[in-house]
Amino acid sequence: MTTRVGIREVARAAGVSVTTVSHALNDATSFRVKAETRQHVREVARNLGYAPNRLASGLRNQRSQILGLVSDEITTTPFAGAMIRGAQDAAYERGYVVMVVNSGLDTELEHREISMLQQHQVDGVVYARLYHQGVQLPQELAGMPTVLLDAVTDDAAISSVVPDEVNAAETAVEALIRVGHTRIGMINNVDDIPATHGRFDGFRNALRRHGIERDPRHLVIGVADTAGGRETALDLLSQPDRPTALFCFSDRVAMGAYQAATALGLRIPEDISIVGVDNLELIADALWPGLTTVALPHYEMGRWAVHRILDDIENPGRPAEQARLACPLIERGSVGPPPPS
Amino acid sequence: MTTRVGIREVARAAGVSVTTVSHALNDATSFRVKAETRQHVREVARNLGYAPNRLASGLRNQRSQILGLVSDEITTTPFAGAMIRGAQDAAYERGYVVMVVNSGLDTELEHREISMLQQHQVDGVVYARLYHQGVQLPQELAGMPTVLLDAVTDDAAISSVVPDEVNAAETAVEALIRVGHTRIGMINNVDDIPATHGRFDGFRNALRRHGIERDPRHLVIGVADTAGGRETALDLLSQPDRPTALFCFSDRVAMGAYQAATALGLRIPEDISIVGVDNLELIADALWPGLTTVALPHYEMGRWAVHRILDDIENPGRPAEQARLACPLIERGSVGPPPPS
DNA sequence: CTTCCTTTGCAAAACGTTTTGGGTTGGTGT
DNA sequence: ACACCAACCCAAAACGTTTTGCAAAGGAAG
Repeated sequence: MTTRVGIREVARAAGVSVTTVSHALNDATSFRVKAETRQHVREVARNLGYAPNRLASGLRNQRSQILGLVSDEITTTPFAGAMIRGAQDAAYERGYVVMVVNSGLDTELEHREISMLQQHQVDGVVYARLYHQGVQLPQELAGMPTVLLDAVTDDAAISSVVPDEVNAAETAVEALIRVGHTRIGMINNVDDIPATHGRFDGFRNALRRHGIERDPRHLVIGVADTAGGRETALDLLSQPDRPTALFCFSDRVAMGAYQAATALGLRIPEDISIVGVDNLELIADALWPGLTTVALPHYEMGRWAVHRILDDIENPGRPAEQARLACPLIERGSVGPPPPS
Repeated sequence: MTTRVGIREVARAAGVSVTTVSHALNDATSFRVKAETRQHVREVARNLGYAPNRLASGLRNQRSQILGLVSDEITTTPFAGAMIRGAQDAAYERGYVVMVVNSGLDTELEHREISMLQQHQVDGVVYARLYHQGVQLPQELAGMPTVLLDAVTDDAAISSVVPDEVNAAETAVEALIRVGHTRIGMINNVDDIPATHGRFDGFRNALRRHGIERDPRHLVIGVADTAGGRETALDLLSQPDRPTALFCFSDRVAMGAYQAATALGLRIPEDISIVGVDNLELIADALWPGLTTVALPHYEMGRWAVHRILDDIENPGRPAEQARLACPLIERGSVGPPPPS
């Protein structure tokens, strides 16, 4: 490794003091250095390939320009990747970099990983969950800028961002109503999580808003995976006056519904329309026909979270906010007009 | 923020000098501090909740304890998550932390992101790709510990780790042979990448090793996504003496094969056995029946890469190595004995 | 009692920046 | 010619560690 070029080398090469170099490079507003000199210094620095040592400047300024991102899981779905990517892009735009750490469900491990982040003097941490849920913030994050990503907590003083579950469901169901469906079923999740309740509310809202009466037999509940979706869909679609369209809790459930439809000899979308939630491309694109679904805005949530935390860091004092981001409809081929009865 | 407790506070509280504290905490071998004192200091430090400032120690030691991980994409599949997770786990075990950065295909962006990593004085960088491919290492990484993850390059001086494609295919095909198949088809990828060639070689090896003659009509090639898999599988399975088992380039291709089989009224695995490669749980678990497949060892590759790079950092000079990691068979339900002819 | 180790602890320098309080230069008003 | 002021630049301190070179204390040998 050729000895790294530091600010002193630049100073020497430019024939000025290190102070002047520092001012020339960083502090654009001050008039402590003549514009001409500044220009010169910048040029010399560039030619020498100077890059500041952030350990040193971080130490001096009490600001590392590093953000921590702690997430529970990262490997099951591509969601985590999208959140991380969003966070990184936003951080990059503002000169920061993010340190990702994940702890599984092990709170002891989480504790020590947060401690590592703090040893590296992160300026703030984004505390992320893989799916929308309520959390309790670890003690040791108190007193440090923090925002929740895909999670909420009851402390109104801390900012958070989650998908707007109600809106997601409304969007999905309205895509069905728009093409003429009135007998719309829903396959919901059994778990007691925000998505379950929010998506049901959105389902109900959409029907009511369009004056459609809800048939209670058309609501079924099951485990939110493909097998669960298959079984509940089989039940639902075997009913005497089965729905002509299905709003599924997730894309995986929707995949189960595809299997059920196929097993019953129903064609999609000619005999039955299906919409999901998640926009897992791996599934939605692979199904045949492609699955129309609403996307959870993981990328955007990641961006939102770090922009918010950087705002908090750069000028503190703004009241916390709890954001819910909209979920856009992604149309593929699984929605069509209801069959003539 | 209560003023952070530093080494001086510990020293004062323990009634010794900062030197002594530093020796007591770090340097376990030296006899510069009496065991008793060491014990005392450690206790005081713990009680005060002391945590070292790594910016400061990094600056002093010229070692940040940070590893960079640059990857091309992160959001498409869960693969990236698994690699990152493996890298983090390994780093954590050895007191390091990893900074993830991803650049898409934009080399200009990549350039600047690597520069960021270097400004943060990363001790080494893992250069990762989402799927096994040849790469050219960016200029600016020269002279810094580097290992390739899921990628190879022609410079034999740098270490790399990739899946053993040949072995993966052999494992998959032998799972078919083991239960009695002899008419085995393969749906390969069109792209000119290592996986394409390696998996074909493995396919051929396995057949030859078991004295099975290969029928050239049973090799088909198509775009390696679900639609491609569906179409090529339709061709293959419509042949007069169709194979009784299919080795698919990937799980997505296998999903297409499922769709083709269903369309042709073939049951899996009674009429046709199918095996894939990737172990994308999102797909393999969701198919019905579950897809038997070989797993690409992303997690293990991530671990391998950072262990290797930390070895290089901690005692340099060991010759580089190019590792190929084995791919275990994951059995679900898509393989059965061939139908009685 | 002196000399010479050994053991233990301390003060200070160094890492690469940023920033404060002065200092130097050269020009302007009287 | 004198004081004064702007404009520019510099030396030095500080951030929190680690480590080096010394010094003090205590014990053993002569």
